[in-house]
Amino acid sequence: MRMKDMVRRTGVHERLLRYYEQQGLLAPERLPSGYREYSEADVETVRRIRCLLTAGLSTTTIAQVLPCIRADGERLAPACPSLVGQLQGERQRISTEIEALRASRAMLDTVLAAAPRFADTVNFPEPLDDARS
DNA sequence: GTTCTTACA
DNA sequence: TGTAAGGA
Repeated sequence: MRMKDMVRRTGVHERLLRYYEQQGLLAPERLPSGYREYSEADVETVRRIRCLLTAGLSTTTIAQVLPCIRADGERLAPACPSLVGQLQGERQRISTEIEALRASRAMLDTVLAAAPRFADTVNFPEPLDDARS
């Protein structure tokens, strides 16, 4: 499929798809015209990329990981032991972040429980059109 | 009409 | 990131 369909399938902007490719995360075929030709596997790859980026992994790390799970997506290819250590580190970092998020949620829960129905009694100003970031 | 690269602010 | 130029 070409760029337009790939954007539709993944929900990822055209420019970002090119960026992923630039970072070595994607390698779509090229038509004689120079147009990119994406495969179904590429759609899945983008899904993984988004997942890992959200989790805070760098594009360089992801570029190392992707080729190792490209086969069935279930396990690490008989590749690099250095990668295992790296990924265990990432996993640990994610666990720490999860705990921080839990604490944040708990804090908000506490505050919200102590201030019921505030939104019903307080008039918040309408956001200005040019005040959005 | 679609997509390509490059590039500037 | 938004946008534009200039090709294919």
